Amino acid sequence: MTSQPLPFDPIARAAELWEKRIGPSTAMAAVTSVMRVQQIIQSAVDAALKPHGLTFARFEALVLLTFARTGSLPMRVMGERLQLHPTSVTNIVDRLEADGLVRRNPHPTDRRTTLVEITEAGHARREAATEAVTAVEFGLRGLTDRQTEQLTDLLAKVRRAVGDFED
Amino acid sequence: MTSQPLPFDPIARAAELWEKRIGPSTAMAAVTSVMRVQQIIQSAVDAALKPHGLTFARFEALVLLTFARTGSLPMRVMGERLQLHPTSVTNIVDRLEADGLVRRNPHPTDRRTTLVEITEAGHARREAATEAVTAVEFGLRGLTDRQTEQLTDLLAKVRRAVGDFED
DNA sequence: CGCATATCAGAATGACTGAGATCT
DNA sequence: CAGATCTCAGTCTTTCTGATATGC
Repeated sequence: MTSQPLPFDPIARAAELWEKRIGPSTAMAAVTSVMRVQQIIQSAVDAALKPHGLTFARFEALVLLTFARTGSLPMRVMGERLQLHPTSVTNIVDRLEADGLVRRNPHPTDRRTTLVEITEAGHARREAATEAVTAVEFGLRGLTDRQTEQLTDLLAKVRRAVGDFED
Repeated sequence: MTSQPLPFDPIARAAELWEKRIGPSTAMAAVTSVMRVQQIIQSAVDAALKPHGLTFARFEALVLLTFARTGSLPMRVMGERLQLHPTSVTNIVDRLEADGLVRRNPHPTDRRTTLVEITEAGHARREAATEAVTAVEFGLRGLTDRQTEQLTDLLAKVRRAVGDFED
């Protein structure tokens, strides 16, 4: 990652040129911005989680299980909530299980499905990791609380428009 | 990718639970939203570009070269502008070059640096690809132009705070 | 010599496809 | 038997870490 700060906003500059030579730049600028900020957040969060042996994806899985009433969920449900490919769920759970943070249990009635349960160690790890990402504000800086909420709201509109959920 | 629409906003629900059991959820909700929307955009844009043999990263590289006065830039500069690791630049340029969309030229005075120049085929491909991504609104839907600009502005605050550029 | 530029080899991640086992 | 759930093997991409060659 090259990380010299540029003396100008590269996205704003590209938008100007785009407008001048190609067409309306509104969508292009927003999309590029989302991509870039995702990149910033991803690396900030992953750096904060690395000492805890987690990636953001694995951290999200732990949080999801923490919120489940019984502390366990079917693999399929995890994939739905986290928007992950089934094989990716397998992969993530494999790694968490290897670290002793979750456990695979048989489903009591449907023997096709596997329940994933967070362990005591998983709870502890999740808590320590939470402190770490909170300490770096999840990599999200430069916004007031009000603006952060605005951001979430705007992005929710996109998610809804694209059929992520129906409210 | 599992893609049944959920009957509720999973991020909003997670935020509620987070608030109740862990702490302030503002940053967490925004970060998760950025991650998810990036994913949405990425796959929409990549799908639109696939018939043209481009990924978003390669498309961005072509656009950058289109905007360069002489139609060519040093590898290092491309890395700076696109925020890419030097080896990623090598990789992207390799692929574009294999497709005949760019050409590597020696720098006239500094023999360490390689200039990347967009070819005629590159220009044509960039134009066709631009139409494709424009047709799908870059995967960004559900926002008015005004809201799209708001989004760009909020994200610019983050990028500036994190030292992406100095204005 | 110290630094910059680009490339290469190797490792890790994550995601996808296709196939198969098991079960409803 | 059709469809659901999970896993496995293999492939592809991207990105990062050194290490290296070359030139300033």
